[in-house]
Amino acid sequence: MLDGEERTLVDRVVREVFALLLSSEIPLGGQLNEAALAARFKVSRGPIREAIKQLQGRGLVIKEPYLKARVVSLSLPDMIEIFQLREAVEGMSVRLATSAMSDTELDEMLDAFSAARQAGKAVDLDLHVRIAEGCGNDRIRALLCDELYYLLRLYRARSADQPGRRQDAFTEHWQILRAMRARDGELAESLMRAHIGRATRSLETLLAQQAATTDKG
Amino acid sequence: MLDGEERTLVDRVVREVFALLLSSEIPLGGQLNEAALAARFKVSRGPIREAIKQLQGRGLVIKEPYLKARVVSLSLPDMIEIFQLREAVEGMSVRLATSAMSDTELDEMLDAFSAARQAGKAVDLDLHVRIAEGCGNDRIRALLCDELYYLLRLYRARSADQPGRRQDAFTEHWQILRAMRARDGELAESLMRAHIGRATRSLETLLAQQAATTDKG
DNA sequence: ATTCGAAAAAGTGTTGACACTTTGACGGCA
DNA sequence: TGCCGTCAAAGTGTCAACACTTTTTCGAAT
Repeated sequence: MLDGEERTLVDRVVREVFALLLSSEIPLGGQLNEAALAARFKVSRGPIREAIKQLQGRGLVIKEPYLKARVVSLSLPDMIEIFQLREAVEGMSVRLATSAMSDTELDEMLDAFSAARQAGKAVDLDLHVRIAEGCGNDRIRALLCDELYYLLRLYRARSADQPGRRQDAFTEHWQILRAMRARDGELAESLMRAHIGRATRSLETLLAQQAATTDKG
Repeated sequence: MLDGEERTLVDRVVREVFALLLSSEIPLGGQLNEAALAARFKVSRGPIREAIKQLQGRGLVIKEPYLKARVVSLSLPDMIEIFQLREAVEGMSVRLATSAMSDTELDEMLDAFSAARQAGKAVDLDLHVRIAEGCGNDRIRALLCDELYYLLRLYRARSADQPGRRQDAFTEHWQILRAMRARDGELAESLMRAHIGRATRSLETLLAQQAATTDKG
């Protein structure tokens, strides 16, 4: 995510297009016009095309031959699919991390978590990222950090988060960290799955409400 | 995978390059030279580059700026990572499929499985594909069918499969199908995880042996 | 007024040439 | 002989022009 890492135009374009999505300048479900993006970023269409392919690989963009690329819609059903996948993968991620991370790393994570809790800062995604980075399985890390968390950030940028969940989430995260520190991978996995499962059910409730409202209106 | 679906050169190149990998014409860990591939397939470098980006997205190719793209090595540690991910994702896949698939679909799958068993045909990957396609979660389906199973096919094309596992695998698959038919998603998930977990441990044993041999030699 | 079809406009797919980076070979120097 | 800087060769990154597909526009026939 650091600018210094960008050795090529494609990388820059990927970051800038993602910023456009985050800022809602290109809406969810909106279209990506290669020529327009090329003009905007002062590059030719080649890098734009490769950047779109890359975003397509990350699941942020959907595209068919000769048709304009569309930004993923991130509808409630989409998010439920993503959360079901997260439940499975993050469960494994935390199980592996429980074995793979050193005492020092775990303590650092606990400290950072406590500090953030004091400061009242949201720490959710940071924590999940750290666990994924510590799980020792690079495919799982890439899937979570390079794909799913991008989608999550995009979703959160659009939808106000539930108010009541914040305190619960702190407790649930704390329990997960405790299980990791106790080197109980089984427990850590089931706590993580429950944690994400609760969020999934919250989305499903929202979907049911939305469906009911739409039916009436 | 059908030729008729290929409306663009990039799609054709992706298929042909993957065939080169399957046939060992390009070895695992080997390099992909854009110009050479362009000459071979009689296209310019543009489509080649996009195809490589796509293969990169599927995890078959690793690339850094200005360095040649390398085919993934699929070493034993790589495969273990892939199997750990599969264990988590396919567990969820079969759990969801157990709810989502109709009686008719399940029966068809059982019939096809029995027929293959009679004919003594290997059915492993087919079955996993069907389950993924029936799970109703398109992100999970894409992850399994468009990414992980490609890697698996590539791996199997190189390494002779274990002789004793075949009969065991039939039994394990049969149990999974029975659990699905009984609409017991929990059971189906844990059976699938055990099924893949066994394969993972078999890889880990192989790795340990390999390490021991290397140390001596 | 409506519908159908042809032609123009817009947009994506592909190409070959040029620019930049990396790599390896060559020669000078200690 | 061994090390370092320089330069040529190979390869990737980028660009602008051209080809093909899709969409829209517009007019004619019913």
